[in-house]
Amino acid sequence: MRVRENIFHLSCFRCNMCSRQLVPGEEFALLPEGLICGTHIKQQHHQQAPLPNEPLPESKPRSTNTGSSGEQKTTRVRTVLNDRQLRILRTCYNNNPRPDALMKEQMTKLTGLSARVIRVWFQNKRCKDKKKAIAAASGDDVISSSVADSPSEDRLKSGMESLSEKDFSSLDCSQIDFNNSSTSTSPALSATGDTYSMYDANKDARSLWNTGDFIPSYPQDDSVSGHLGSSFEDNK
Amino acid sequence: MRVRENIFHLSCFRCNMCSRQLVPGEEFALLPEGLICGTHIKQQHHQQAPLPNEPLPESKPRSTNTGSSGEQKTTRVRTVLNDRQLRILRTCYNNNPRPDALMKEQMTKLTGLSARVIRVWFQNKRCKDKKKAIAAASGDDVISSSVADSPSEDRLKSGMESLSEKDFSSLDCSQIDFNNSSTSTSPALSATGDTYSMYDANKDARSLWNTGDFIPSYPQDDSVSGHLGSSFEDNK
DNA sequence: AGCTAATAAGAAGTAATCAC
DNA sequence: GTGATTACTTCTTATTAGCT
Repeated sequence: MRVRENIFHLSCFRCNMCSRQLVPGEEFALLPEGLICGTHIKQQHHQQAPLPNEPLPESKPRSTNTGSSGEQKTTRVRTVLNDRQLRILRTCYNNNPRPDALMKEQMTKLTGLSARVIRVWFQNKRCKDKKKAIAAASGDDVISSSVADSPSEDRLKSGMESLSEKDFSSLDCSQIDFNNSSTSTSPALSATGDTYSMYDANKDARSLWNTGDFIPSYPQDDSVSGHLGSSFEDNK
Repeated sequence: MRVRENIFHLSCFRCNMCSRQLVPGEEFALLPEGLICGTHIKQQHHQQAPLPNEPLPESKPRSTNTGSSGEQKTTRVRTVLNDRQLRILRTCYNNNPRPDALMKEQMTKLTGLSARVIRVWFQNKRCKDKKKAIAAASGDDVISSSVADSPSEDRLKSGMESLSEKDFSSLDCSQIDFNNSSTSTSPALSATGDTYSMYDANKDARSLWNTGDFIPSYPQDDSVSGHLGSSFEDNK
């Protein structure tokens, strides 16, 4: 795991407070003293500087905390998508830029990303493509033809109704290259061991989840346990 | 069953107090401790100290609610239909906008939706179509005849899936024509079934949910039981 | 600095409900 | 059942902010 210029063994990538191993998508901070996980960030803050926030279970965003001293740090968690996840998303997008909920759910399992991340990615991607298409159309005619089919016509493309890595690899998308080349017929979506987090109503403390492993190679048998996970974030 | 981003097995979708299984359209709340049905919501409230936030009591002065006083919970459960379900419904509708009970029952099985959802969908669809026809008639004559379809329908054009299409074909809907008609017996992880979403009264409350397994089912039979809802998107 | 993930505001579409 | 309304989901678009 790399954090800026620092590189950690996966097994060393742990919270300094609780020794829990940190997983991708999770919130953490890198301090001079070491890493700390999301749940301990606030404590840390309290010790170092009284944080004025924490009061609003309201979750209703900023705006309101005007005069008060501390701008709550609203640290935005930015998910970093790895190559495999990106490849999956792109392939699905090419197939159907507007997947329905069922599709998204499957992508969730396949990528280990949260529904939220999936949705946002598709939104951004659509928007980006549209902009690109428009720019291309106005600026250049030659290109436009090839790009033109994206914004509106995409919707007509058929979507994959089910995803599994096996099925996925069967798509005629040359981009896809799962290095495991699973020839097994195993249904890849077991989703056992998913652990989801929850929030309790009383605090806006970010809860963390274990996202399972970050192993670059993905399991080729159906024991996907631990493969799940997601970066998921508190609501508003 | 989906509750915001939480997904439940149908069999797990029960009141925490009385263990009664909840059904779509029913009032309930999702608290950190779990689900509770409408009849226990109030008790819960009384016991449970004033919730820190409880912003929505005023949300809907629904007035005459079911017998009891309270209400304010008005959590409306909105089913999110997936592409396949929509396609089935539309096809049947095109064939016969006023299906009889028998027909509806078949659709129930086929889509995994409840009879109520089917009925409501047809009602809304008829109404919508009528409005559209009127609008079209007054505005433009030429287009009116061939239009009939909403623009949003593009979204439905997704293809490939294979859940009991054979059952579907057993319906005497001559018009049915799945343009994909993928005859492949590929495992479709279809997980159709009812998909419900809803709001919990306490917006911040999020509960834990087990998603349990999502074992890809091979939809050969019409046994929809055990299939879980899809549609899941996260909160905003 | 560029790319892009995340947030948010507003609009559109529609499932569910209400009133009849 | 119809028609009107409400409530919820998802979309588009613009903006903010985190990594490399």
